[in-house]
Amino acid sequence: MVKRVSLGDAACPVARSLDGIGDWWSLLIVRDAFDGVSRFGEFQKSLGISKGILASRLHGLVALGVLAMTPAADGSAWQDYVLTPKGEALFPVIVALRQWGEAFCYRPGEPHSALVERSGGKPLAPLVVRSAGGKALRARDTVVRKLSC
Amino acid sequence: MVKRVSLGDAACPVARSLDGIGDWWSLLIVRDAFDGVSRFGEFQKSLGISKGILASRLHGLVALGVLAMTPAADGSAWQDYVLTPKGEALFPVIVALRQWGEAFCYRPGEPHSALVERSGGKPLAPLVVRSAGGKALRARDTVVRKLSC
DNA sequence: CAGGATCCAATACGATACTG
DNA sequence: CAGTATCGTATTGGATCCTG
Repeated sequence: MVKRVSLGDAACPVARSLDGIGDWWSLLIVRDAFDGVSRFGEFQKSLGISKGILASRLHGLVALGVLAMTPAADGSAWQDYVLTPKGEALFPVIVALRQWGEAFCYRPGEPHSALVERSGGKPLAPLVVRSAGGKALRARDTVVRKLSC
Repeated sequence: MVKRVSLGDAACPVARSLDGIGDWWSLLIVRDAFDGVSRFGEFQKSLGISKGILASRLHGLVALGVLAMTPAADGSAWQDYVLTPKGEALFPVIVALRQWGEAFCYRPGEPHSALVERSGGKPLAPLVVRSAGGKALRARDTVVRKLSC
């Protein structure tokens, strides 16, 4: 689905990630999945997406290994879509997008949902990029090393 | 640019982020900007993108406040596109996507570029979502609290 | 080289209708 | 409800041409 220029064989991991989940809907579906959504209709209602596109994205994410289809927990004849370990590993991506949105995409005082600790309801700490030794790093403290192995 | 359903007024910060930078190219442009790319032609060569789309995306990112246009450093009549503080704040997003791509989008042993510490060249630590108190959190340890303020 | 304008193919997406 | 199929439209994105 979607081919553009095919970043799927790129040597840059950012490009390869985006090639799989960089479309308009996939990360929102994953966000909902983290939020406990698992049924076709729930995704559709939550996202306001058309059924055709939703089915296409859901199947794409399953093919990618981000979601898995399991027999519905309620015994109905259909599927639950649940995060695989590969999908769960997208948690920092979602949190990073959320924190950036909170910080830069709302006017001061404008209400928005917040991700908080389940026990206690306290907000999370801002994500920090760190060196192997644990030191906080700014972008300029890093470099891309081409084609490592 | 692009309207779909307009997530721009959504109450979820993830949706709002994606509404601005969730298209196929914007995050790759930002990645290149972190990598030091600032000229129109450099972006074009690096991304293999058509000029029309590149111009449209560049202007979109400028309008969003992620990039800024400055008089070219080499004295030519054109612009450099450089990250603003809002753009620099996307660093954790890029790093999260990169680490996910490294972990899940390459076969073992397949070469790819790597982001390393500038001084010393050591790889970064994996991003970890933490509570306000510094405790590492898994996705299931968190909940979305609707419409906080 | 930096960019805009135009043309065209592919498709993403929504709406609707249909099936079990 | 969970999808699939079809259709119409808007948009994406590449290629080409044009300008300073």
